[in-house]
Amino acid sequence: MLVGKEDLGLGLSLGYPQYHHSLHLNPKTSLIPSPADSSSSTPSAFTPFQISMPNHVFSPSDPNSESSRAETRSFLRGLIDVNSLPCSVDCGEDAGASSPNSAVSSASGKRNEREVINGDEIDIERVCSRVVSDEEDGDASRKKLRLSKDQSAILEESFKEHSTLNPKQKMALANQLGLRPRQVEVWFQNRRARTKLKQNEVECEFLKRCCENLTEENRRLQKEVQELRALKLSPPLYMQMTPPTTLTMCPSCVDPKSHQLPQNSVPINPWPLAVPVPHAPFDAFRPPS
DNA sequence: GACTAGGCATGCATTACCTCA
DNA sequence: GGTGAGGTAATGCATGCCTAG
Repeated sequence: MLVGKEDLGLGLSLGYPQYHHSLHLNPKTSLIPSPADSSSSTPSAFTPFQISMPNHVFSPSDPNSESSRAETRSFLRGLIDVNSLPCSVDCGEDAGASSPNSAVSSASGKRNEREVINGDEIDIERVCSRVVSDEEDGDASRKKLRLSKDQSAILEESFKEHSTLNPKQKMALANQLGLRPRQVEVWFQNRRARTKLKQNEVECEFLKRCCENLTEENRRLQKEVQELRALKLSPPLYMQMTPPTTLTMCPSCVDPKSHQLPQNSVPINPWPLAVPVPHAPFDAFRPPS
């Protein structure tokens, strides 16, 4: 009954390469396909697992009594899977084909009105969901149900194929998992939200690293500017010295006959005319990579 | 063709429940 | 046993798209 961490749906996007294979920081990038995309996924490509539906029937003696609620609660907890449809009603594709989500996708007023209009399949859905909600008829408390390991795994598999479901897929999946379509829908919604959250975390981490790198780069450049300014304000020692214009030779080296400098001797200026400046001056200060 | 209302799917924020440390 | 944190199913609302009138 307990669901391990590994199957809680947060293997998440990290487990799905298609969702994080590239980290483009494009705000328009979305993991969530558009409704058009989801509708384009054909049910034929959807190959859900086949799971035998539990066939539990539970009818509390007095749905409104407190003892009955406790009875219901214990019954539900006693089930192998409390989320399995306790009724044997066929909630198959046909049941929701004409109005896939009218009864199950929302509890809003409009759609509830439609439930009444639509007749049979709506009643089926109501019957299915009432077993769970019997205990909460009196108070508005909602029962939180835990999906079984198998259910989570199958939903994950399905999510890998497509992160959104069209009505048929939803119904089929719900039918095979023994869940209400609304539950499947909610699971996918929450799953998409978790994926997005995880993706945001990854992107946030990436941006954080970018920011750190830029900060470091900025610090380095500022330091470089300071060094260059210091260099400009205090020229090197050799710039302050007067370079010798003639070479003073020792008397012994001077040809006493000619009293001339050697033919090819030139006045020696030990200071080059210009200090070679690299094309990219800042490169000289860059630390070796 | 433009407009409007209804239906539907989806996203998002939030709540409520459950489990575990 | 009580409690807070974290995970997650469920809810409510807003929005956009589509269709019929």
